Amino acid sequence: MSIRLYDSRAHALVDFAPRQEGKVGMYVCGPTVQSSPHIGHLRSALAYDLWRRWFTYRGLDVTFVRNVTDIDDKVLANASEKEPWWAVAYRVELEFTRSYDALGILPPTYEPRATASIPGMQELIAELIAKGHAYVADDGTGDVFFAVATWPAYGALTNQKPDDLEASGDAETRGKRDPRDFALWKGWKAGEPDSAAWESPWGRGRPGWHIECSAMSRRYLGPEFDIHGGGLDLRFPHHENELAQSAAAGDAFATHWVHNGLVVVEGQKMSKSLGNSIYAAEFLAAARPVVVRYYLGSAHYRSSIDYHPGSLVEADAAYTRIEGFLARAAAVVEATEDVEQTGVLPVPDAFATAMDDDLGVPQALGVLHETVRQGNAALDAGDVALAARLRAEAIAMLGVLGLDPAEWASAEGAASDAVLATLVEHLIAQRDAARSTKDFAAADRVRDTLAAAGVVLEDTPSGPKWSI
RNA sequence: GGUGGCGUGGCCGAGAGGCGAGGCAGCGGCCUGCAAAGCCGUCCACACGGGUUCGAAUCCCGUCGCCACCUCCA
Repeated sequence: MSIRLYDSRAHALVDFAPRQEGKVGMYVCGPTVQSSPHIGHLRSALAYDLWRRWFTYRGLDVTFVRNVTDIDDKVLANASEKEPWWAVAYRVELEFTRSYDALGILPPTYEPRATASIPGMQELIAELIAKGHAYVADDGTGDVFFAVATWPAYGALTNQKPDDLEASGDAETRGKRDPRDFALWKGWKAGEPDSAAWESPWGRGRPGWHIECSAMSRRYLGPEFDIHGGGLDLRFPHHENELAQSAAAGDAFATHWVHNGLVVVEGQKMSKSLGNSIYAAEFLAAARPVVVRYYLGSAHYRSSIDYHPGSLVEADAAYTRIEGFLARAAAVVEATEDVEQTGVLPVPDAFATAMDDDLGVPQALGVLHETVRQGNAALDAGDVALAARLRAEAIAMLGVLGLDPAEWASAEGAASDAVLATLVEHLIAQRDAARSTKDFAAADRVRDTLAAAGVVLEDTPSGPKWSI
């Protein structure tokens, strides 16, 4: 076995050698549960799901950790009198979980919430202060900062020279000794809810974002582990800061760093200010979840995906072609008793080679489509034995990618009702929000999306009702 | 200003010095009562200008364009 991966710290493809024979520990930055998941979140989670499945296929025992950042400025900002911050966090976390489930993304081995790991964060901060790499601000706020100047390796991950960094114009720099310093602990401020503050040696407060991941990875994977993953946008400052903290505290931290590309919409980054975010619920309603998985997984994990109207239609056509072959083959093969009913086959060598090479899903899909083409030709030629073999190979490849139609058929039957209800209700809530601000164009788009998916929406005196 | 990346056929999207992925769409044919599905064929591209080489989409230099990150971001 020789899996290669692109290590974004080394800026090179490297041979992956597990630290411990037969085992791999992966830590992936999960979402800040401040608002609904969009397709970028899904793509990111899917990229690591595919890595994990491939490692597992190659016989490695994967410990997969993906955290939930459930305390953060943004979570607090989205709280209201009716819905406290912790309720926002739980609600959004559930939305994420359902979206992940709907896409067939396997649950992590551990999924720690930041709020449940605060003692570990405090421990780490105390170590950093003891070693002279962190300090309590002397402005009385109770903030604790990491002292970038004390860590010469700062910038190692993203190849940045400290002097080149843009000066921060942030008002929050007041207690910092150096504008590049970043918060490890944020002292409680007037107006913040008591429930969002924890006792600490530096006064009541809450953790900074970066320290959360350092503490959670240490707790669940130890001071050294194989792979740290996350979105490309997290490389700086988040991952740079994580690395600096953990290394300064004495942890060897991640051997390899992996970053997934972002999803852009018609050439533009998704952002709230542009109003072009495509939410997971909307996306999952626009096509079968397995097709969404096919679409988001079909590009190489490091490339950006440029979504445009029609993307899902193309993906649906491609996936339907695969399903068509499997259905035709099943009808012929299962009716023929003298053909060996193949069990689980290994994937073809060309497929495995592609996957070993930095998770080359696009080439691997090429192998799959070629198998389908040959399989269809075998069926046309009446070569049942060949068709049976190719069908089994196709199923093996689909299984590794989490795209086996048979698995989705049963899963869809069992889980789709609950998932559907969640998604539709999410969309209805969005529409209600749009209507309340008299943005009827947006509201109508939601209704049209639902209609296109076969969901009829009716506004009644007691609120919107939906049916299929 | 700094750091990283990208420009491939109508569209999406791989590859990475010679053997020209794959999907979608189009066109022609086979099959079919007609379709659909499927098969066969077709359309065979690598931003631009130089250079290295027997040979470059792939390496080097330059130019143009696009994107991400530089303390909110998957």
